[in-house]
Amino acid sequence: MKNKKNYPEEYKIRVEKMQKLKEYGIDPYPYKFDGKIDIKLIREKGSEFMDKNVKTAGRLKFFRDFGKLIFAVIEDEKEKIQIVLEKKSLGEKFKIFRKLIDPGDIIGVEGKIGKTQKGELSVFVSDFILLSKALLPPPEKFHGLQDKELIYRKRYLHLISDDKAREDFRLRTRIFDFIRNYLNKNNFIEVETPVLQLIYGGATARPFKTYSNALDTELYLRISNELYLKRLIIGGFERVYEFSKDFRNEGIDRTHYPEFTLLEGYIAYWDYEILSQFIENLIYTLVIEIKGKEEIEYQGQKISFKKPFKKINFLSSLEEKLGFNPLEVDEKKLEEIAESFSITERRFPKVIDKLFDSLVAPELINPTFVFNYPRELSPLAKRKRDDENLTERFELYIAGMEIVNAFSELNDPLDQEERFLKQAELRKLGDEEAHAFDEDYIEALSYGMPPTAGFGIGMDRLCMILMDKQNIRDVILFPGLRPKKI
RNA sequence: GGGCCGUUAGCUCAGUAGGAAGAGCACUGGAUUUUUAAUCCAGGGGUCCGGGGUUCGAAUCCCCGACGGCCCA
Repeated sequence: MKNKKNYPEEYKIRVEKMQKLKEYGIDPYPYKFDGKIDIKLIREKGSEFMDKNVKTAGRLKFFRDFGKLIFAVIEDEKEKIQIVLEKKSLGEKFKIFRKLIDPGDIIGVEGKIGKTQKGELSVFVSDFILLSKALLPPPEKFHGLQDKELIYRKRYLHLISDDKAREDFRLRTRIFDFIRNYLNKNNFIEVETPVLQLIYGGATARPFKTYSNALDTELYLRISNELYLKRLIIGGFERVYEFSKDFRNEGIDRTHYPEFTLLEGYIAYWDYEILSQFIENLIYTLVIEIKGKEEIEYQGQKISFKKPFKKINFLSSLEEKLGFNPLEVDEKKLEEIAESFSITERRFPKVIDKLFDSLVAPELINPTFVFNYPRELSPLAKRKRDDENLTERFELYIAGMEIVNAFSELNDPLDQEERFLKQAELRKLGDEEAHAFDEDYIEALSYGMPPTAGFGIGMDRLCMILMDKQNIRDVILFPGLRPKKI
């Protein structure tokens, strides 16, 4: 933590200015500003506002002082506009602006809209009001913030100094809004399920632990909301979804962050075939809405969302790379393969998953559905109707990243029990990520769940693609970093 | 976990060969009525990430550590 002793010299100067403002009877932190017209609106409808009196407000970016005339620029959420202040029309207040207002301050202005001799649309200020005094200076006006560490740690400074950053994060919100509307229009309801859980489940991952004083018990932060959402399907809701912050206590890299946002949805009476159509349309429509075209560019490579998306088979795509079916070799051979591809996992079934990740996934640039995963990799998915060893599961890959995971949901309580037992065995063998046995969930299933299809969409990764960001932290407003030990 | 790179003023960055810590923006004082990163004159501002070592002398070379970035596992 930086204490005030480390603040720049300018901090003291600005505090003194604030005192002087008070001596002039000016409140450096007034309570509101009425009648603000968005700068974007002024710019878009410039001709309508021409020569009219307007009020607007924003952060002062910089000013050019000509002694008796000042050109300055203020910026609100979406746009900037030049303001012109003249000594002859402002009198005493001109001096106050010149001496006591600084870049970074939030000000409100009133004046006529017009153009300067150089043709710049401007507010010719007849009056201004300080709305908030900034005691610390904003980042450099031209280069902005470049230091990645500061960008992540002090996102507000990034947002202050880079209007593109604000636009990027508004885009994230647009993506969420679009999907929410899309699902609502398709008769889904949005629900909320617990973040704090006694038994974590629905995915393979290590959890964060916490403790409830009231319940005097250890709890886990959810790694997924799958088992709760399916309880709702059992309860009689037919289409539910939830945007959920999930927490997985694992490494951080370009595509993984421990606190991430997953959209999960469940639809009664559907199977994974129907669902894959639905997902294809959802993604396609989203891309058109956000990008306005089928072909987009992500990190310099072209991605085509032209329908239909490519479909491949999990096992045969792997077989193509390996030259044999990885399910048909013994444990020892599997270890050798793992070794030869320098994969740390040694044990079935995880090694197969890793093999897919390193051999096949990186090549899936255009959106590609991967169908039919081995049963052992999918303990919550229904067996494939014509092959016991596979499940009716698909994932959608884009730009080499897993974006969607979906399946026909396993609704046979006895089969589910068996799968949980299998997971328990893996756990005994040291697999800390194996699913926990959830007795209450088995009981819930025993009351009958309709045939159901469910999906999970990695929202952060989807945002990475549409926001053209290389690192997941660039689509998360406040990514956590290691604390500074000074 | 491994490898590589980085950390210098509030911000963006230079710093040559190991020899007195710099520039631009921001800030202070002054000039300036049409600027567009305004300009001009003058000035203030530093734990060179931290610690240790080598050396007459270290921002610079070596070692350890912290934080960050990229790549790999």
